Amino acid sequence: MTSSAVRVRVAPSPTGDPHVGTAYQALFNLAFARQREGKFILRIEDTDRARSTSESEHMILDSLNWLGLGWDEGPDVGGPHAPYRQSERLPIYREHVDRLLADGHAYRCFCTKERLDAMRADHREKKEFTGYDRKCREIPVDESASRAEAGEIFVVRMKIPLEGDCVMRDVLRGEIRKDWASVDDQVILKSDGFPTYHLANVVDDHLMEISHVIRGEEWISSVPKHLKLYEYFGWEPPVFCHLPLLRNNDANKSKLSKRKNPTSIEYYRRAGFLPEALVNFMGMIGWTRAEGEEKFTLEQFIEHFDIESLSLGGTVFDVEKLRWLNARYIREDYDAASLLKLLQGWALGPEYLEKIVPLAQPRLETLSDWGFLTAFFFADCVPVREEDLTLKGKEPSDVAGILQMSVWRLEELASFDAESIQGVLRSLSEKLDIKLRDLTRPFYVAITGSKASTPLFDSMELLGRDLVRTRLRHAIELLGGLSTKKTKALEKDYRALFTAS
RNA sequence: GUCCCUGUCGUCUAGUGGUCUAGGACUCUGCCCUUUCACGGCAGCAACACGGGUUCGAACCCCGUCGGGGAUACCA
Repeated sequence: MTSSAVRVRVAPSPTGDPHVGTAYQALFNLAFARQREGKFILRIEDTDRARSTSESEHMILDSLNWLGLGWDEGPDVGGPHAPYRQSERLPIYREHVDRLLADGHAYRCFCTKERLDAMRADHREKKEFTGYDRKCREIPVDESASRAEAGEIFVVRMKIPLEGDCVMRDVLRGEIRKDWASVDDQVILKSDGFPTYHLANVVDDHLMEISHVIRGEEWISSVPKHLKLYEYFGWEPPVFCHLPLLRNNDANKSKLSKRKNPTSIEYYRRAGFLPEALVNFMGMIGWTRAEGEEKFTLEQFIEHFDIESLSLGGTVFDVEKLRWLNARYIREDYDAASLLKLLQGWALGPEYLEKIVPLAQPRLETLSDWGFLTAFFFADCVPVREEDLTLKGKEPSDVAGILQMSVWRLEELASFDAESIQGVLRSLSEKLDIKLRDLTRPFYVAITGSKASTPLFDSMELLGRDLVRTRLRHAIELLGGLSTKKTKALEKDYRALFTAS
């Protein structure tokens, strides 16, 4: 393999729903690779043991495939640099950390969390750089080794130069300069023996012969650390290109978050968006065709776009415009027969209907009751009347608070099944001392749009986490919403109620 | 707080010193088409963050201010 071969990757971490930001980065990496006859690689960065799940990994692969953003090498298809899942590469990282340790480029740190917290608080108060004070950097090598030998818990940190400038280059921004004094002695190996992102990422990018690192802008400030690691290992660093972050459509355009917007690719799928429209929409961000036509295929995008001409301003993920584009695809690219097939593949096929039928059957006086009874299974948001969103003895703002707590609680569920959902509402009813039957009423209304409907927990499971979240949030807004202040107070109550258990 | 990135209509963008009294698209408004709605057609509202330079000339180059974002974790 020649060193000029283009190899790029998208490296999601499987810690939640498949995020549209991942798809956005996958799209640009894929297009770049195709333009230069290179390879596009999918690597799973599951070094966060507490948060990574295989369900999440599964959903990410599935979602990207649904969008048509397939990869040449990855955990499912293999490749010359397997394994493509970081949790299966632990010995590799260990070996590289040992090398840095041996070369004096890294050191063991025995500081406790308490000490680090106190130190940061102190530095912050003095308005100084809040990085690690490098106390353990001075520990003699043999003492460090023997303490580790004796079983003392430690992490490994990389040494960052104490002075001078780091000069880095970004394809879109040109030269960026950063003072080494503003860079922390980054932890590269955690006390559980897992590497952090920084180490694993650099080692894998090198071993997998990645030529261009195209990733989100949130990584710019870590580039100096990465550059230093390449230098310590004696490796040639890749070309860096940081894509602007997707933003919320709120007043200050904060980074796209699921608290304010649906961010899960699964949501868009369930809400009836077409993969080609979503891909087109993401491509439209930062790039327009010369002729001004905004509708284009992935192939056209690959053929014409130029990564260097990307616009750098934060980009709002404007669902309104996505809807318009999606409508054009439905109108222009399908005839009645193919649209019917599309609908069947979406939610009107036996797979989904088979699950709904048993829930509906006991509530059907005539077959024609089906339409209104089950309509909410096929909708994005449902029409809700505020006066129905009531809970005995509670003010609307209290109801909003309860719904919000449930959103948080449901968010934490590893598996979104009826039994777990019931568990959430049951514990909520116990802790708040509200009868479950009363508590569920506003949930019925928010989720199904009606006080009388199919069983709540099963219905929520079938709808899935994304649609449920969207509808609960919609109901909260209808009840007047929650101010930042109220949310804070609520978070406190929430922690008091649930962390003890 | 500290460091880094960024700044054209509400939003996505075109624009790389004169062709800009700034173009397109979404949204919104009005009109036309139409059995309703939608689609389609036409029209309209609406932006170069601000202040200094450089230049004959600046949305475009430089400096400062302000705004926004990100990082600041044994998360990625």
